[in-house]
Amino acid sequence: MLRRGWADSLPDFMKLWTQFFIPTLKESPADAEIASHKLLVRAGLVRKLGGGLYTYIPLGLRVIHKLTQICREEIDAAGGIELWMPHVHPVELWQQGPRWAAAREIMFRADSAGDGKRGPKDPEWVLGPTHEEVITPLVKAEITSYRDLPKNFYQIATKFRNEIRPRYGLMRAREFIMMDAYSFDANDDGAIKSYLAMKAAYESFFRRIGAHAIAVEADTGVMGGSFSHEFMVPAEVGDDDVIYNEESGYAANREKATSGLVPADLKDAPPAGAVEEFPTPGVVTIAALEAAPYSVPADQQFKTLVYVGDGKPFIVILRGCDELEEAKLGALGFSLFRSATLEEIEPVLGAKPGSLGAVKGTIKNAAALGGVFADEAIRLIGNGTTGANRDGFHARNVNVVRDLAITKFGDFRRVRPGEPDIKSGKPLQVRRGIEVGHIFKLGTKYSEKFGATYTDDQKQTNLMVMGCYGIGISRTMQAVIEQSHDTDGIVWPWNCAPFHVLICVLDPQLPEAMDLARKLAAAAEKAGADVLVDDRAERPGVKFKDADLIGIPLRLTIGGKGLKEGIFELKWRNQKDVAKVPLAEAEARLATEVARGAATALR
RNA sequence: CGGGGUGUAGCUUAGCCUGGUAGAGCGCCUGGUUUGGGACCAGGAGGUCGCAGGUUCGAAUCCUGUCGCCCCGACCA
Repeated sequence: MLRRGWADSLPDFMKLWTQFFIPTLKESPADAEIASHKLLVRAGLVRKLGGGLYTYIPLGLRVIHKLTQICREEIDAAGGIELWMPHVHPVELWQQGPRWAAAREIMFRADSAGDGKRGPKDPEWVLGPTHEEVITPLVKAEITSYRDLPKNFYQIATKFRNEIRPRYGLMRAREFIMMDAYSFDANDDGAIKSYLAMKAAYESFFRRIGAHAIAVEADTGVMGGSFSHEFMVPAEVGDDDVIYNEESGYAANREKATSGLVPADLKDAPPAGAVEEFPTPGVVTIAALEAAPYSVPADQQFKTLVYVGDGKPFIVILRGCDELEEAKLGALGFSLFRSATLEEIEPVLGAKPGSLGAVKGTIKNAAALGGVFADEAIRLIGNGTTGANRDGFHARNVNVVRDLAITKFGDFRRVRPGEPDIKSGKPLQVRRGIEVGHIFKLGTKYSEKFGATYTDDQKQTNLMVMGCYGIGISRTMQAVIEQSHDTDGIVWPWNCAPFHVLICVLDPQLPEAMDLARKLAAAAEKAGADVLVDDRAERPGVKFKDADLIGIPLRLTIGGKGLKEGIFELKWRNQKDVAKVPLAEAEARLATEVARGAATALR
């Protein structure tokens, strides 16, 4: 049974191309770089208003409606309750929330425009980039008893983010369509259940729309929270690196990925001798210290980086051969952090970058530090070389346990492909992906800030445990195109295609041709398909090219010759062969083919 | 915000270096011939060359500023 919940917004009969609006282009727009972006425009799905701002013209809107409806069905099935929140938010809500400092950087203000009547003043309204700050106060006000939990509210609506750099059409836009859901549970177990229910709903959503999306472990970023998965569509043009191992099933965003590089049972090396300073004039890079006459391998060097977290400098120590994965610093709990400037480093460490170290007693103003955080992998060094906090000097025989004043060990390095998987020991691989969905177990971060509590059956007041969930609907549309196209155009999966069936009428001026088109359309519709009829007075070549470009899964062709022979042609967009179908068999055949199309979506 | 690029008709663009008439293809309009994979012929409409200053007898072209857009970096669905 084909679901047609959106039928109230679309008339339940075939559309004529000439009475619709599908402006296709032969040439790609100059500002489109990647295939899916070019096809979005060429196939008449979107038009650009400005950077990261797009109009969904009718064909594109139909795809959005289909994705929206399938998403709605799956989230409903998982227990979601749909609502609709304002897009304009009082800024005070955000100021009260836990992430104003970080979030404000991507938020649009919604003041009076230009010389509007209020004139320039501090922002009072902002456009919503996401809605934790709106839903949490609502739930706080409305839900006070354990009897009313759990609840999972969602909406499918526009989001506004002032991305510093919009990119690739809908891929990273300033205004985009997102399904955002927020779960509220009485306790952690419940929150995990809600989380897993949503994870399952996401999996069915992406399966139903015909997108190959994989769930990978992810960083929690500015959202905060305890754990999180991203749904990634593998694609070269994606913004993210996924580290994975096929056999073990491990998959994580590179920002979050760990490896089994450091054995769990690694013994710390005993000191090899006294710490010894030695002159290294002009040596300010790992590479220079690797070279003669010093010849210290990078994996025997300590790399000392200085960051500033919430106004206070802190140190991160890595192996010389490793790169910092900056996102992992998020685990340290600072609400805002950045790398330190030269001016900030010298007064605290006593030297310039290139000669920095964290050996006890060499730090000029250790009291000013917010901590010394070391990557686990430095334990592999045991005894190594680091900067002496004296310009032009390094120190050797530095022992990790004896000599470094480490506040806390952690995982801060960027994993490289080829390292052993933490589960199986097999080498990790890397591939690019487009993030189309993200789920977070938030914990009580927002409920604490907004006082979202409930009373349990012991009359105790408890914080609600939250989760939040997003699917980039508009981005998903583009990701599907990126994943499913060929040199001729889009190859829509059945369930997100703007129409299921395209009837190409090669001689629309012949009344019998249009009569047959109506008959076939009726039969296809009866079978549950959406039908578009190309009744344009164009040459066949133009129609076929456009048909391939807009990528409707099933194409029926009515031509003058076939009309005489009493047949029409049937061709799938993703297959080469053309079937000639006698008119007498039309209804039965279409029922079969439409059912087949609908079934591909559920594979 | 840093780096690189770019802005000429609805779209794709030539011309810019070396200043002097803005040109093509697609699309659009009219007429005709065509009609199974982006037809052809004839005619036609459509451009403040992003914007503002400057240099010059003269600026699409050179200079300055500014704005938009695209790509690379940090960020995100």
